[in-house]
Amino acid sequence: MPELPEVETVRRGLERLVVGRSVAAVQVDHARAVRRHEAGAQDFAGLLVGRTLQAAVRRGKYLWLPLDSGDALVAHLGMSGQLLALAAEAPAGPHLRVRVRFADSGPELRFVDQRTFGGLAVQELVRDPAVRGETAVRGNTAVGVGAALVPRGVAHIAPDPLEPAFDDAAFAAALRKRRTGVKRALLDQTLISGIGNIYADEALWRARLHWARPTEALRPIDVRRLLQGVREVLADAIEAGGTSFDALYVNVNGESGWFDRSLDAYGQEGRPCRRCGTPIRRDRWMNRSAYSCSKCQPRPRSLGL
DNA sequence: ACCGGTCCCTGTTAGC
DNA sequence: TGCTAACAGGGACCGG
Repeated sequence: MPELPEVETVRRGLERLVVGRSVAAVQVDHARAVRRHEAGAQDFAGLLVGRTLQAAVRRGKYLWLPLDSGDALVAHLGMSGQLLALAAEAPAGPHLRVRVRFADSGPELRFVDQRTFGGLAVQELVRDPAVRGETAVRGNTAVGVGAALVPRGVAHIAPDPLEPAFDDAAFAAALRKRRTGVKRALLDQTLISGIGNIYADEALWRARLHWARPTEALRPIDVRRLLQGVREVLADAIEAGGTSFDALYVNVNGESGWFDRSLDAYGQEGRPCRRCGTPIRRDRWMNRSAYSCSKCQPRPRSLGL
């Protein structure tokens, strides 16, 4: 399931394979794939044809390609979305949603999405609310984050923890104001972006924090360990090329990542904890699962669990 | 304003 | 064997 590391892997692929090229034609095969483009599929295509893709930028799980028009082609992969650079002659699978053909003879860009939670849109670039003043000019070299501009539909999420725009102290303060569990906070993209269920469990395991720990009771050292765990697991996964659970996720070339072999908590129910040997437990949580080590990540006593 | 819960999707798997 | 139900989950949205 694409979270920040997988999206970053895709971004790097797009940077290499489609940036600098001019769009010749766009074909939308499934209207739901462009539902976030409110003016419809025809308008979506019209804003792309003739434009040149200028860069590949990421914040959290959002990815965008700024155009020479002041807009950007924005992508969210949802659960099962893929962006594939393939030869035009490559066979179209059953879940092909959008095709972007280029003016040159290189590969076309395909958006493929089985479960259709993902989608594409063309959106205006606006000033990044997370970057202000003179710092707005900087930040162009950071991993994944291109500039002081973000697409309109991405402006509402917080910076991700690998960006220079991410403010650790502000995050700690915001966290303590919340009245919820730490895992729910990690999944809140308006607080910290890029983390999904997999890396939330992995980061909590690394920080030795139980998923239900109340955010208001986290000590500064807990937050420091949490952010360290988050950053380390994201960096490790990017280095590994992204996690893959099944055939659903592949990177821009169609190759699967392999970070799933390195998971310490997520999906590891019953397996011994790599630190202490205690079997990893699975709890039902928010209609999904939370994996943790019951010894390394003790339940908060205050909840009576 | 914040919080928890629901719904959108479809392919795979578990269970009867 | 063949059906149904559960499950995976990001984010928009809604009601309290």
